Amino acid sequence: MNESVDTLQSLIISAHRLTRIAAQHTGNGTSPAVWRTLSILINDGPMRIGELAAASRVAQPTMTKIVQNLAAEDLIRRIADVDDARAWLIAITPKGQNALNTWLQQVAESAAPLFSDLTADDWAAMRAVASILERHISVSEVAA
Amino acid sequence: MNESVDTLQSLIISAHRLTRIAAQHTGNGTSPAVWRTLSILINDGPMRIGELAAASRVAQPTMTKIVQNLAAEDLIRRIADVDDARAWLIAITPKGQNALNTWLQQVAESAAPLFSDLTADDWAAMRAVASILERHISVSEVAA
DNA sequence: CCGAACTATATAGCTGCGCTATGCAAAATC
DNA sequence: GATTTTGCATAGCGCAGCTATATAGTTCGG
Repeated sequence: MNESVDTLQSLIISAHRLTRIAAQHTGNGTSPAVWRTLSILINDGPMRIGELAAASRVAQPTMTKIVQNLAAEDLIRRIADVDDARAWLIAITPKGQNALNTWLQQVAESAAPLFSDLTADDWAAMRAVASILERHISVSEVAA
Repeated sequence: MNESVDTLQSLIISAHRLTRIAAQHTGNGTSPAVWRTLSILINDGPMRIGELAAASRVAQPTMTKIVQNLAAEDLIRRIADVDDARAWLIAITPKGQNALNTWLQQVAESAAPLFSDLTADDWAAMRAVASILERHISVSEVAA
């Protein structure tokens, strides 16, 4: 079972290197926390700041600040929560969806040359693993 | 080929979420740049600060600072370069190897419960992908 | 060999992330 | 309806990582 440990380690380190390669290649230094947050909003729909902080795995005040910055750029919008006057629902805007897509596109394009020699089987394995990870790290799973 | 783009995006986002889960779970907030650096030193042996900065994909002054911090904790040591008095070779110490291993172990252990239901086939796919990524994002590959 | 250009690292100073501690206002509880 | 609890905001700190620049060693033309 130690192979699992090595595998996870390797996956994580490689992914972080990919991120840095893309960040340098595109000159886009947007923080991972920002696009993690946008991606959560797309996948799981509008939610409160507190939920968003837990889902994106940052402290609540950190998420407050992220949301403020995103709102200033119209990438998200705040919707009053009719049930609780203290709370807001945070929703991604079309502009926000574009911003995330553009960023992800840049990452993938920066990485693409490194993977030009992958076979169809390789890509199939990559897709399978991406799917496994998504299922097991989704917001609902991790809530436990 | 757009599937490749989606796949890479998904892998990267999942990996970053795993990292945050581990950081919160263990309370170990060590910067990704630090263990990326240590992992490069283990895989590729001693190298200069400039090379290390390029390999870890940070600016040179950033690496200077990282190396200073790591040296203060005896996780790396500086070796004078006999060929060039301006340069140093940076080598990881046994203590540094332990530190990296401990950190990676914590990450994997934090993640393990999420993956307890994976089949042997799933793990085989994970290993295959980890291997693919390592081969394509190694320091020598990326030098281009 | 001597000075100019180049190179390897270090320093200075900035911006912004993410944290803890705390404040404040709305719910919930009794 | 006063107390406790909850959800978010603010304050303020520490540090990562950046650009610009300084410093010291190397290389190369003459």
